[in-house]
Amino acid sequence: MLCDLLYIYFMNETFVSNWKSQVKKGTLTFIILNILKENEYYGYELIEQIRKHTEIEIAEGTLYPLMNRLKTENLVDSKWVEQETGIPRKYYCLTEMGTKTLVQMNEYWKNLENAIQKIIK
Amino acid sequence: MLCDLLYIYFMNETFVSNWKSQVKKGTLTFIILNILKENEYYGYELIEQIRKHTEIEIAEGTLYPLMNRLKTENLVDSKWVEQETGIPRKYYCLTEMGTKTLVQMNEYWKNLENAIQKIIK
DNA sequence: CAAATCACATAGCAATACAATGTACTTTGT
DNA sequence: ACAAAGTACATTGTATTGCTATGTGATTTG
Repeated sequence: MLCDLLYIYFMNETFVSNWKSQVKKGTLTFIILNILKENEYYGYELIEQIRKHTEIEIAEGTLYPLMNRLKTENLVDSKWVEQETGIPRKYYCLTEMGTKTLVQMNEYWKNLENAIQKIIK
Repeated sequence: MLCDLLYIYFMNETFVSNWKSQVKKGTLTFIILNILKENEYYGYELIEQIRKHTEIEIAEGTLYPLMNRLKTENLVDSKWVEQETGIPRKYYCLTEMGTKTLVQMNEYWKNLENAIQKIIK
């Protein structure tokens, strides 16, 4: 009896936490491009910004490869900036293509949001 | 010049369409559970329901494996229903655990939605 | 002076949407 | 009457991507 409850609880926990990770998968790129729309940020700072804005925790092992992908895709550009003290920081900014892509993403997101809201209602 | 434009256009197209697929990745389970909350549906019908509600196209090769996963996870149950004519249909319904999971998903979704709306604003 | 934080990076794993392909029955168009 | 399209299920293999684990090295804090 207790066993059943624990089973259901843990199955549920792992499923939900896995689902959260899956939802991130799509939205993360979208969130990052939106944040970069306003300002240039370096990697570590981006993680903090996202935590502050969305309460979503992103692992560094997630962000750095993602930023490299975005650079390969020509959606962001990056430049090293030397610091007076400490390790130089790599700042990212949106490219023209990144901006255009973001517009399309925003449209799709609005549609999705509306659709889901209708279903949940 | 034209070459550049075409390059950017297609890069952008494939990136965006790929991104859409990534966004689906998380939301699809969520959408399906929400739809099953109201009614029992069979697979093919679910695809139509989703298309009607969200204008999102789902491939059959996406849906059927997904439903099997959801059944393995004990979020949905299924039963075969014979038809007077044609192939029997497999109807899906939410389990108790599916309902509970859906509640948690709804909460997470609301948070995410709010967070993104703040960022986009 | 050790621990925590800052700041970058990579390799391997797991999850999942899709394309392609297959089966089999029914309806529709000509 | 028969081909085409639609209904309804299913599987295999691929690509993408977030995460864990791990590593480097500098700086700040207790």
